[in-house]
Amino acid sequence: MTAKRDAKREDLKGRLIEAAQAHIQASGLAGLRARDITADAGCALGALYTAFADLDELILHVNSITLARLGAALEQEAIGAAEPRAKLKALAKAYLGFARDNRMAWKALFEHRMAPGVAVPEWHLAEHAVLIQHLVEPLAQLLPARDTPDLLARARTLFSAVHGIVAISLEDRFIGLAPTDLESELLGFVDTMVSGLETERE
Amino acid sequence: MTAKRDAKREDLKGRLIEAAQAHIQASGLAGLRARDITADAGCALGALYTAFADLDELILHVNSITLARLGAALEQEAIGAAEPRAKLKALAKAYLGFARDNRMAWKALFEHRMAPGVAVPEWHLAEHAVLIQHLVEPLAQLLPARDTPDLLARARTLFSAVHGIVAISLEDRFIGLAPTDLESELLGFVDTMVSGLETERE
DNA sequence: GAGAAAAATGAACGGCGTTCATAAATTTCA
DNA sequence: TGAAATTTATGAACGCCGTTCATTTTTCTC
Repeated sequence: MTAKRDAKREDLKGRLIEAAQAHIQASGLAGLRARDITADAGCALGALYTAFADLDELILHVNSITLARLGAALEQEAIGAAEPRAKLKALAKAYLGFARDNRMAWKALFEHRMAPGVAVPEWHLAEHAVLIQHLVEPLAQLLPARDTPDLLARARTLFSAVHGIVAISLEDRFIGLAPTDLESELLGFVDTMVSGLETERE
Repeated sequence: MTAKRDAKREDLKGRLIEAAQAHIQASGLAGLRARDITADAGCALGALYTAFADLDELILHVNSITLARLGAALEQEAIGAAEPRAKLKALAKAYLGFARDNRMAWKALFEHRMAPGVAVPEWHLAEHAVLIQHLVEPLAQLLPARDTPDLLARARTLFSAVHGIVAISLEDRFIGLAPTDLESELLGFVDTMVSGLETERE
């Protein structure tokens, strides 16, 4: 009977993930410290390395949870509107809303880098699929002639474009621009994009 | 006569920037080490801090040079085609080409973060303008009714979208997608976008 | 060319992720 | 149940990092 051992290990993992999540939300990936996390989780510094291989693996688990929450937020919109244009706009708006409301956790999804030479594990890469899966169906409606691989490529491209707009606006790297409203700019972009896709259908 | 002193200082700065640039090209921002840079530049560790306030300031100078090179590459395309559609596609292609050919230096432009609480100096923020300035003129042709602030916002949005597509594709964060050709996908995106903008003109 | 001013040097500092000898807790089995 | 065996937790210690600073070396002034 090793139940007690397993329960304690799972409990420790959970506390570490929660503490790491709190620290990322508060001060971002760059401010994450193994000593802070273990102090908040109520364990010794070395205990982190009995639960996870290193800090990167712990961050991957935090990012998994963030992706799951983001996936749930997008799912809400995907079951709403039936029109492709309305659905794509709702998804873009939900993506922006999530990025705004969970800024640091959302940034961690894209800022985190593994140690040089080690690849992101496939189980985690696969979780990123939630970001594009809801785009395929409305795109298929807009472009009925395309096959699935083509639609997947379009979906990734559209996601990347929306992500780029949100990411660059939220970290204001450019100056001298009108303080335009990001949401209306983003929805305008999706509108333009859908109009362009409609001209391709013919 | 302080000419010799000034000349040596400028020479030191130049060697440090060059060494930092070489290290970024070879192993990226994450692998940058003050000890490596100073060894390559042929000076003592402490000398770096007589030339620059800290590593961040040195990185900013490397990024300035990268932005100037990128600006020159885009300039080439901007003076080419007269048609807005052709010009925007040429600019997108040039941006992708630069990112591919100077992967690490290009990534450093967007991955670098200042220390918490310190802002990117305005002189460096202003240099990012080269990324969007060439987009305004073709957009103005496509949307003659819009005023300048509106066009600047559109230009930033379009750049962000193109950047997002290039960035996410070059760091392959998604799996299970068709190994589509990035360049044709990007040019297809610009085509769709221009078609959408043309429908807005009326 | 001697004294003043500035700059280069690299050992030392504090902080980081990670490791490891040791201590504590848990499981095994008579 | 209790003592030996095994697993887990501990935090001081390690190696590496950016940065500083007392000291040496170079440059400037007159």
